[in-house]
Amino acid sequence: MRRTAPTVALNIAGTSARSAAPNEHIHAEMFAAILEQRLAPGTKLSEDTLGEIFGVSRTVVRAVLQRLAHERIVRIHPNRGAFVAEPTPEEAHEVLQARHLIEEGIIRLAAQKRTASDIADLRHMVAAEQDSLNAGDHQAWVRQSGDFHLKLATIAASQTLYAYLKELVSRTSLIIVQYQKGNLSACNCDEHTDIIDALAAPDEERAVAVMHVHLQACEDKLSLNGETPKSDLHAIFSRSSKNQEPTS
Amino acid sequence: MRRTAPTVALNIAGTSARSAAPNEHIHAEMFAAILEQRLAPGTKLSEDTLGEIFGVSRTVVRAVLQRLAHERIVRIHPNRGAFVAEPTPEEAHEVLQARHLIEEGIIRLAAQKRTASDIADLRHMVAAEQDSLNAGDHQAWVRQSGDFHLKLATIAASQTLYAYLKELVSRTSLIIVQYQKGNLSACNCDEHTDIIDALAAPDEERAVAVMHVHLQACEDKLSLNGETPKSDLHAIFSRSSKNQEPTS
DNA sequence: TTTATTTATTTTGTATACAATAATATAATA
DNA sequence: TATTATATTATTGTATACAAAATAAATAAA
Repeated sequence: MRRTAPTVALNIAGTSARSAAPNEHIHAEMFAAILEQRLAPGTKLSEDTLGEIFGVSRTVVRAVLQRLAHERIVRIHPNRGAFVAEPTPEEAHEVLQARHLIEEGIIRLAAQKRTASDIADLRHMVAAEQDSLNAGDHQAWVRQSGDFHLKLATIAASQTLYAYLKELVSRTSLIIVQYQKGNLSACNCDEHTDIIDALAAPDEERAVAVMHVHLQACEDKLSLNGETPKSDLHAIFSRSSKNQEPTS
Repeated sequence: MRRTAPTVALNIAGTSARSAAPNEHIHAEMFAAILEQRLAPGTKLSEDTLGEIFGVSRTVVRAVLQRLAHERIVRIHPNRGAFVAEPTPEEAHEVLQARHLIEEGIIRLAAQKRTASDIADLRHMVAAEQDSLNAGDHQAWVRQSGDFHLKLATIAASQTLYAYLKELVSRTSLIIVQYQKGNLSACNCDEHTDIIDALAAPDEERAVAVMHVHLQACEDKLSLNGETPKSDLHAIFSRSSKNQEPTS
């Protein structure tokens, strides 16, 4: 295993929709690959390699990488290339802090604007989450858990807040990969149900309180204190293991 | 005046810092040009023309335009090009709503973390604002007014919230261009002073309240109700005036 | 064996060339 | 004259080519 880069499968979606918007497709594919942990934090994203994988030139790969960099899940070092982001503990704290703020606003709006069918949708989503959890499909569950929070932003009816939350949810996924304690799953379906119940009432203040508890519970399941529990080994052996970003 | 595009001066910063990071420089230049209203909303941003102006190829211009699009002050229509964004009244409302939310969080953090020198810095900034206002330098004042809000984000010490607020402040500038009522200046130095006084106490709740009043005052000076007061003329005469985006 | 220096290779940054799409102008028809 | 159809021009989208930088390898010195 010499040459690194994403030898990891990237699920090139068959023969479908190629002529439409190639960069859109490639972005979605890489986005999913990073969030589903098929591309680990620190992995180098070579333009040439990605171009070969997706059958396009470096031009379009570069554009996608720059977009992912703006979304903060990829980091570009000038003249050195793009890498899957490795959020620091400080950054992790900031992201959770921002989520507390933005999701409080979102849930207040959602409590005011939610319809009966919104509540039904949310309950269906939690049921699906529970199914994935029971089936042991961790990948699906992570995605669905994020989608639950984004659904609240949709109900709140602000594209601006939706965009910010989407970014924060993505970054949270990356943070969980790096900092989760042992096998503690980072979210909890019961808390999602509590949120729905509060929205259904509607009890805005309780919804806000439950959301804060929920986010705090997520943060408590991370070990942001001392060293990074997972990357430490990688950092120590960075000489021999080459898909780590070089020590700057 | 037939061929449009930015014949408007773009202040190509002399001979300085060229070799360093050309795209960074070009981004800053275009960013400033849009926010200082030298490039009006709806103006088409031709890749070729910008490349000639800045002495680079379309490659680097495209990257800058994509970045500006992600920052929401430029809009890219596939196969048709990039245009200075024209925020809708709904978008304007969303941006102000998001600012209420994010700046409440920022000012709470700032009230907790501010030092004596932060307060001094803020007072200097407001004095400079007042100077620009007295001197009738509207451009400088708009920039300084935005910088005041961003300074609060710096004091709050969250890069994440800073980035979001920077985007929101930029978009607000664009919104003010499109929707300001007559000659009402959109911000007020006195309110900035009130905010500093509350921070200096520190009285977190009062700071929050004053911030909300301040942002509401900004929104009240816009006419987001009926039609867009300024672009209407442009829209009506879009046939003859060519730097408007075509009616889709 | 380890370290420093030089050379070679790989990879990114940018410019250019060509293809595809949209906008414009011209011609034809009602 | 107004409107539709066609041809032309201009502009974006993508691939490729070359230059600059960084990494890796190889050689030389301590």
